[in-house]
Amino acid sequence: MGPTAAGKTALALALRACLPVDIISVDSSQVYRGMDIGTAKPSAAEQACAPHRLIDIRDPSVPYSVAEFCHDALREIRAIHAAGRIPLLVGGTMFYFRALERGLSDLPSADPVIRHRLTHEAHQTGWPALHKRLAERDPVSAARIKPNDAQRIQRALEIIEITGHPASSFVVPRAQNSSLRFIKLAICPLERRLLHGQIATRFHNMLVQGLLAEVEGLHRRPDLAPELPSMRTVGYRQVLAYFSGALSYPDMIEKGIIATRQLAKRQLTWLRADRELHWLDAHDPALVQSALEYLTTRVHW
RNA sequence: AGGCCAGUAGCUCAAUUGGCAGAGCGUCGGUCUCCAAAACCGAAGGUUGGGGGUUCGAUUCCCUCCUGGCCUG
Repeated sequence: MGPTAAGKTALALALRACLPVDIISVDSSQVYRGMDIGTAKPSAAEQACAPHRLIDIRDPSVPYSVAEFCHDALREIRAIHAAGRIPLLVGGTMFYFRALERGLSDLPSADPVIRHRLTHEAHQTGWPALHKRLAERDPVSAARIKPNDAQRIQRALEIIEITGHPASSFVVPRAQNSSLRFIKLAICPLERRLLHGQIATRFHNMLVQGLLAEVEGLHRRPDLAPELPSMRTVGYRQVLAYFSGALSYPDMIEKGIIATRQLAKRQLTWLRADRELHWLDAHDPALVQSALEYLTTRVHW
């Protein structure tokens, strides 16, 4: 685990080269096909010598979800175990890691029709009004969710409509995947300004590698609405805004880098909250050795 | 060289007739149960360019210096 641009891929490739591990990507953006440069996907050459599972499994027009990830990841984990190897989960989507480790309640999946209707309603009344409605039907959730938190109000109301029961009535399964044991490693530079530097450098590199052409191809597709999760991805969103004239070229670069920094900060918030993970300094000259040492003393190979 | 305009939070800018210096963005911290690279919540941050004067009180009025921009020679 680690924030964006911390060096996860390089470390994973190094570990894969000397341990009997197979890589599963834990990344909500790299699942989309055709979104390569902007998601910092491992190159074709890298994937050739170190295959990544759960990359390129979705068309950008079809949203992916945490529940699907849990299902897919569990399936890949079993397959890797069956082959006598050990899964190495690599990525920066901490919500996915958390869901995989702690399990999800058995809730209904998203319903586009209901969501569309609620969104339409919110346009007229505002989300606080829907929050009031939620407070009547599911006071427990309403107390937890802020009046402006559109996504969660929408989700809570959606669950009530589909199941007839409030979301708060569903119990979280404790250690649903208790047969699995997670050895958690986090990689990050010691100082925030170093990470910020890496983020800026990488964004400029993405432009050199052809990010604009990549996004232009997506921009041309009429079926890729800007509201889609894939199109709201960091970097893509800003380049799309540049194509539509909302941002100048320099502003697009600045906003893209800023959005990436903010993403990294949120990822670090998840990581700091996890007391069980082992931290690695991204700039430690003995980084790979250090990771190997930690893993070899804790995993039965 | 002279004239005019500007200088307020890291950035872009507000602040009635002189009356407790604010906002957006950024930064920092946090929340997270099927959109999570999403969405949301909170906090810090100022000798108002420097110095002097008038006043009970100056971002606001006066003097001076500095910096930037424009105009004239």
